[in-house]
Amino acid sequence: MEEEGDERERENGENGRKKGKWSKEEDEKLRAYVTKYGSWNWRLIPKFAGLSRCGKSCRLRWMNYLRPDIKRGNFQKEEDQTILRLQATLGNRWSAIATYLPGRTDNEIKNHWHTNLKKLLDQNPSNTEVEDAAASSCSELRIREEEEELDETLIVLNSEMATPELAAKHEGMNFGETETWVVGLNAEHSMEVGGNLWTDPFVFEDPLSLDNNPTHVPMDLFEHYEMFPPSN
DNA sequence: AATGTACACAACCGCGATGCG
DNA sequence: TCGCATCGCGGTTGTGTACAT
Repeated sequence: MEEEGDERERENGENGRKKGKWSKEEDEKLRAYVTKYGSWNWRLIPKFAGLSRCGKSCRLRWMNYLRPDIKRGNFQKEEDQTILRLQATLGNRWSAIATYLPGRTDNEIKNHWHTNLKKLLDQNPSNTEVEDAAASSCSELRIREEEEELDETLIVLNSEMATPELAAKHEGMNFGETETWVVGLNAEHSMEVGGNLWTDPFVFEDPLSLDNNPTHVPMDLFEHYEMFPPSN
């Protein structure tokens, strides 16, 4: 397992692999390499990028600091509210929470939670606003989570999943037209989505918007449930 | 000015999930 | 099917900085 890989990395660490703070030079090397060639193999990237770091460290540095789309600066009140609500609903699934906060990393959110929000909640455990919001978002989140458990071919929630490769993987399945891929969205919703299905992010519905309205859940979703019930 | 404390953030570590030969 | 390599996640620790005493 990875234990062995990690162990090797640790041994290598004793063998000259650098640990600790990243220097500007290291950042630039990693940024330049990943920007140019992508993150095709984190284990080999430090070697090709000329870094004396383990792949894990490089990945972490890129994901949490160097990525160009990372938003820096203080958390806005709306972001705090979102985190509080999602944490109440999802628990400590920081990566899942991060998907609702573009530009924020799971590590950043986790740190913010532990240093600020958790205390806030501890001081005011009967935070009705948080509880109410969590309760109202719970049902829609459940729908989203259950949908995600369904066959991936039917649930296209983001651009990473919506790839031609995925399509090819399931081409033998008789789903027919493209719109079937998007959670049974009908033509109307497909029009709303618009853009390039394979490259543009697909925003389902924001289940946690402040003016949260359960009626925003596309009714097609329920049609989809009848056709493809969760296989539990 | 020196020291202690709290806070914020970066980085590490271990483990489970996943992909692949 | 199995075993290995790699990835991704969450918990935890380390470190620098700001502020209080």
